[in-house]
Amino acid sequence: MAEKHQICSHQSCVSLVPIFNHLEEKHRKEIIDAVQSISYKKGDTIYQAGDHSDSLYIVSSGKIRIYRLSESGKEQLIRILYPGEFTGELALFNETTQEAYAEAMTNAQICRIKRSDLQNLIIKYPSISFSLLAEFASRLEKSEKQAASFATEKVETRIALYLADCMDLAEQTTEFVLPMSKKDLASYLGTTPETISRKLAEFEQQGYIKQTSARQIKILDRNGLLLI
Amino acid sequence: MAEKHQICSHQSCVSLVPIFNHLEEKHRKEIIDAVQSISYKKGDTIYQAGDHSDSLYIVSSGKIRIYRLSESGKEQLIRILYPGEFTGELALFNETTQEAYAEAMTNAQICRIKRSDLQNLIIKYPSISFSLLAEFASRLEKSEKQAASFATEKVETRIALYLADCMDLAEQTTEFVLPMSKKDLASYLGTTPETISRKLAEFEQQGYIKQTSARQIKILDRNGLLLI
DNA sequence: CGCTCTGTTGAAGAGGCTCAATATGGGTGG
DNA sequence: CCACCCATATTGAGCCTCTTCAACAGAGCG
Repeated sequence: MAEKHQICSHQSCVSLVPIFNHLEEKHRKEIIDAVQSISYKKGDTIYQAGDHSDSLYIVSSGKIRIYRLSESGKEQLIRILYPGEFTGELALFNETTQEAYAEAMTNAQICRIKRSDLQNLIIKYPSISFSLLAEFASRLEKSEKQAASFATEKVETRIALYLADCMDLAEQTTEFVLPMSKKDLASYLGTTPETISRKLAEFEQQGYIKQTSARQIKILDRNGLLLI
Repeated sequence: MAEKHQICSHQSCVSLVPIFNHLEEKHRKEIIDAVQSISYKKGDTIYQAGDHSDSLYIVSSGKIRIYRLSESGKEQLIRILYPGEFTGELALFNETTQEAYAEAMTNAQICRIKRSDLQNLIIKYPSISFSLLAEFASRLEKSEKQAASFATEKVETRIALYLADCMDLAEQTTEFVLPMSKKDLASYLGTTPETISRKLAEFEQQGYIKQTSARQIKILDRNGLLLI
């Protein structure tokens, strides 16, 4: 898979990513040496279920889709990675194979660190493990929250909560652009594109939101939304 | 909260728990010194949402329920901890407060390590961080899988998958005892006790399982179950 | 022995999914 | 730069699964 992609040495991701950027300049050099930079084209697969990918992948530029396939073959979008975020951690510390899929949503530049190199770095610079643990903890938190929300909230509520979250991320404004297609959003929220369309239309009609353009949404009544 | 519980020095949990038991005997001593053992009575709260509990809790004996409350006040059971398992990790490496609740399902003995002590241990024995990372990775894996299953499978399928998992855990036999009440199971699987009752009755009628007694189930046709 | 919590069963209704038809729009090639 | 095309999005109708509410049975505990 990787063979067909251009490989070049690349350093920006090391300074970019929170798990390394607390290190001093001179130590970063060492990490940069361990890192390999790879280009992917839109639609390329970075890893897939069953792979023994024993590397950590750090996004340098572009957007990466992480998803799973359920027993019944349906796709669930786990998350979208932006520059500075990483993936591949599960197969790194477990002895299992990948269970998820990673796919480039746009052309992307990815930095890769091999398991053994990362382990050596951790032993040498234990502070890296704190960053990693913090990142894991926060992801676990998010994932459990997401699971709890699937388990206890109805679709309508999950959509409303999601919109409120988006607004909170877009600082200083009540207007934002959905970061993905409604098809992907449906997969992320565990519903269908049809339901998303309908619910957004309902919210608009009830005066909670305004759909400015295709993917742009303005929140008119955040509190109202959350009471749904 | 902890004041009313008996506190005594206790060492069994350190040998018990995978994150420490790979250390040599002489180093374990040091950990035991950092550990505090606390008794809880059935129903006691160990921590709850909003707490700044900056400790790791390791179950020495007993069973602990970890659950969350959703926006709408419904409870979702995240998992049940058995001896050797730990919790509290999220608030440990994050700067956030607890979002979950931990409650003793039975009388229980819990070992507690304070954040700062754990951090010192990690720096001194970096191999602890690998165990922790492995544990985090496997929990994250499970949680994402659970979320994906909520998002994509219908209730019937989730119940069937759960039964198959239980059977796989009960080695050498197709018969097992449900580890929790059906009420809790419903909360864990994101459904209602009524639905669990009905689906189990259906499965039994279709010849996939046999309900031996109150919480005992025998799987007759695992493959059939998984095809539902 | 009675009380309470858990589990079962029935009936009704709602919420969301599926399928299908139609609209829209971004991207591509001419 | 325009036209076309395919993926994405919308809208409607019917249906199915699951939840809800209620009534009752059973088990565990004081």
